[in-house]
Amino acid sequence: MRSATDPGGPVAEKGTRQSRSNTRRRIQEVALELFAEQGYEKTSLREIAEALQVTKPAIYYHYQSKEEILESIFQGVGRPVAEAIEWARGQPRTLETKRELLRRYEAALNDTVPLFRFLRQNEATLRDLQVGKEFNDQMTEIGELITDPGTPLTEQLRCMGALLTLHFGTFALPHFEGDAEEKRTALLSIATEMMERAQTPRE
Amino acid sequence: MRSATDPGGPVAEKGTRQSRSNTRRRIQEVALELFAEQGYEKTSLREIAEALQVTKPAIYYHYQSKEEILESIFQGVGRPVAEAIEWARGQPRTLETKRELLRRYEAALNDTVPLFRFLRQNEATLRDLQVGKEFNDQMTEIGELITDPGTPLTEQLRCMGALLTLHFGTFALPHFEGDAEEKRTALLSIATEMMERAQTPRE
Amino acid sequence: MRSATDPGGPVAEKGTRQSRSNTRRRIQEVALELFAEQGYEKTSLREIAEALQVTKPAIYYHYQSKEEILESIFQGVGRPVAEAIEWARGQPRTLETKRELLRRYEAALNDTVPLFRFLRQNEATLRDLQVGKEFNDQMTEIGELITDPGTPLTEQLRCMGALLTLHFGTFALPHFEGDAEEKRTALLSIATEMMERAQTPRE
Amino acid sequence: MRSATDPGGPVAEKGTRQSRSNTRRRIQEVALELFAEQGYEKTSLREIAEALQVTKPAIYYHYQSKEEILESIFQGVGRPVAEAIEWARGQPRTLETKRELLRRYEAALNDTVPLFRFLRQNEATLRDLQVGKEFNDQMTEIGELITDPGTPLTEQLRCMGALLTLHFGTFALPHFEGDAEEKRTALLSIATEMMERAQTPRE
DNA sequence: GATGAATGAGCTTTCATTCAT
DNA sequence: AATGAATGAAAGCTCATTCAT
Repeated sequence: MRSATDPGGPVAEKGTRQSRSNTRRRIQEVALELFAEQGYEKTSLREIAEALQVTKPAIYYHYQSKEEILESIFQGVGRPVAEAIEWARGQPRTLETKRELLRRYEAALNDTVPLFRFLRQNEATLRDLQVGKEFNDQMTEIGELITDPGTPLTEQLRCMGALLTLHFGTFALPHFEGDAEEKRTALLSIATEMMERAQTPRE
Repeated sequence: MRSATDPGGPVAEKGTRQSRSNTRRRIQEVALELFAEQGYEKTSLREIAEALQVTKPAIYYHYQSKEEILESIFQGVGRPVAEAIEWARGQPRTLETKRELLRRYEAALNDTVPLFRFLRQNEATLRDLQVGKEFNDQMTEIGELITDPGTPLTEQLRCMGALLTLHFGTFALPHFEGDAEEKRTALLSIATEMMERAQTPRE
Repeated sequence: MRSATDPGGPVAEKGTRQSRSNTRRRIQEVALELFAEQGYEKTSLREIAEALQVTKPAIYYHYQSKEEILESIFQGVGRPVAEAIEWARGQPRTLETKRELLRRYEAALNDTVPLFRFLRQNEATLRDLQVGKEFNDQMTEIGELITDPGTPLTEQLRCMGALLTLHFGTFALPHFEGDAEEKRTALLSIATEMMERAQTPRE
Repeated sequence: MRSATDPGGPVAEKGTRQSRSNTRRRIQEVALELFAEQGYEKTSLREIAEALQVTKPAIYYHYQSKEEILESIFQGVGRPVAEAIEWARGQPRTLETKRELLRRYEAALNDTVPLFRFLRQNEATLRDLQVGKEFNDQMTEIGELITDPGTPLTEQLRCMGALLTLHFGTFALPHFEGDAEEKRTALLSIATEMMERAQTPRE
C-alpha cells in the first residue's frame, strides 16, 4: 500500500516493469470527475467504486481514506501550480517575473480546470481538510509574489484583483462566446495589465 | 405554515400584525451562522435545533425542509441585491447607472457578508438547489447590466473582472491591513475604474 | 434525549405519569442479555435492534453510542456494588464491617450475575472503556477495604484470595451440585473465613 | 502447510531437520503479544502482518485462519499445563500429588503469564472457539484432580477457591509490593494451605 | 515463501424526515 | 407551537479471507 505522500504510485513506476494495475490512477481520475461534478461531500465511495466496477474495499486497498484520495489528486494534478510558485520564489522580483508567474499560473490552471473548479466550489467542505489549506496557501503566496512589499493599499488590492480576475475568470470563460485560445489570451492580458498598473502607482 | 415562496417571514411581516413568534427569524439567524461556519452539508438540523434549544420537529413546523430554510434566508437577507438589480433594470444604461449599480451591490454585499461568503464557499453543494441557481442568475445579470451589448470580448471580460474583483475582493479584505471603510472604498474604486475602462475602448 | 449519567431515564419517571415508552429500559435489558451471551464486541446494534423489533436509529435516539448503553447498564444494574462500597467507606474498619462488606458484595453479585459475568468475560474488550475502569476500581477498592494497611504480604494476598474466591466462585457455583442457597452460604463462609485468617496473623 | 492439530511448529521441530523458516514462530510470538495487549477481536491480521513486516497472505500461508494461530499458540505455549495435568493423571491421588500439581500449575502459569492472562480476559470471545473449550476443560480437570470424589460441598468449594486464588492471584501479583519470587511463594503456599484444609474436613 | 489486488459481509454512526400527540 | 419516538437510507470504514502470480 502506498502512502498519501508518495506522489502517485503507478505514475512513479513508469519506466520500470509496466505497473500491473492502474487502479490507483483510475480511482484518481474517476474521483476527480465525480468530485467536480457533484462535490466532495456528495460523492460517496460507493459511487466511485461503482463507476470503477470495483468494490469499496478495493478503494481502501489503495487509499487509506476518502481524504487521501483527494490529497493524491491534488498532489498529482495540482503540481504545476506548486512548480510555478517554486520557480517564482527563485527569481528576482522583477515585473517580468511577475508577468511570467501569471502566465504560468494561467497555464497550470487551464491544464486542470476541473480540479481547480472543484477546489473553488467546495471551499466550505475542504476548509478543514489538508488540501484546502494547501490550496489557500498557494493562492496567498501567488498574491504576495506579485505584490511588492510596502505597496500602498490600493495597489495591493489591484494585484489581488488581477489574480482574482485571472483565477475566477478562467472558470467563467465558457460563458463567453469566441475562440477558446483567444479568450484565454484576452483574460491573461487583462489580468497582467491590471497587475502592471499596480507596479507604477499614478501620481 | 408558510411556503417557501413566501418572501421570508420577518421581512414581510414587519408592520403587519405583530409577528406571532420570532422562532422563524431565530432559525434563520442561527442557521445562517452555522451554515457560514461549517458549510451547508456539514450543518445538520440537529445542530441547528440544539443551538436554538428546540427539537428538530419544531424546525419542521416552520419550514418544510432544510433547503427551505436556506431559501428563506436567501430571500430575506439577500433581498438588497435583488433590489439593486431591479433598480438598475428600470434605469437607462448609462455609465452612471453602472457605477451606481456597483456601489449598491458593494453595499448590499457588505451588509450580509456571511450569507454571500457562504454562497460562494458552497457552490458545489448549492448547485442543484434553487438558491444556487438564483444566486448565479443574480451574478450573471449584474454582469450583463454593466456590459453593453455588442462590446468586444476584451471589454466584456474586463467588466467581468471588475465584478469578480469587487465580489471576491470583499471576502478577502479582512486579510489586508488598514481601516475597514478605507479598504471598501479603495476596492470599489478599483472595480469601478476597471468597469469604466471597458466602456471607452482604446483605439 | 437523556445522557449517560442520568441514572436511567424511565426509571426515574416512575410515579409520575406512566412513562410513555419503556424502550430505554428494554434496550438495557436486551443489550445486557446479548452482551452476556455473545460478548460486547460480537453483539452488534443490528442484533439488539432486531431483538427489540425496532430500527438501529431508534437505539441512537435513546443512547448516543454503543458504549453508552453499556454505561447505563453498569450504572443502573451495578449500583448495589457501588452502594456497598460507599457504605463500607463510612464505617469503622472493624472485622464486622469487613464481614458485612463481603456479605453485601456477595448479595449484589448474586442479584446481577449476568452483568458481572459479562464484565469478567470481556475484560480485554472493556479495558479501554470507561466501564471497565470503573469495574476494576470497584474490585480494587473492595480489596483495600478488607485489607488493613501495613498488613504483611501473605495476609494481603489472603484477603485478595478471599475476594477472588467469592467473586469467581459465584460464577462457578452452577457447576456444583446442591441447593443454590446452600452453595451461596458455603461460598460466603469460606471467603469470610479466609479473610478472617488474614486479620489475626499467626505467630 | 501444517494443520491445526500439528502440535505446534517450533516445539515439534526442534531437533528434527532445521526448521525451514522461523516465520511461523514469529507469527505466534507477535500474535500472542498483540492478543494479550489488545484482545483477540480487536487485533486484526493487518496489525499482526504489519508488526511482522510481512503481508497478510503471508500469514495465510502458515495458518489457515486467525483462530488457527491462536490454537497453535495455545498448543505450543500452553503445553506445560497440559503436561502437568497428564502427569497428575498418572499419579496416585495423594495429598503430595495434589501439592505437586498446584506447584506445577503455578510454575506453568508463571512461565506464560501473557497467554493465560489473555485467555482469562477474552473468555467471552473465546467461548465458541476450540481454544476456549480446551482451556476451560483444563481448569475443570485440575479442579477435579485436587478434589477427592465424595467430598462435602464446602470442601469442594474450598478446593475451587484454592485454584481460583492461585490462578487469578497470579495475574494480580504485580499490583502488590515486594520481591517477585517471594510473592509467588506466598501465593502458592496460601493456595496450597487452602487446598489442604479441604482434605481434612474439621469435625 | 510470499505478494498485489480484491471481495462480501458487516460494523458504528449520522442524517433528513415523519407522525401521533 | 412544539415534543417524543422512530424510520429508511446511506455514509465511511474495517475485517477475515481468497486467488492468481
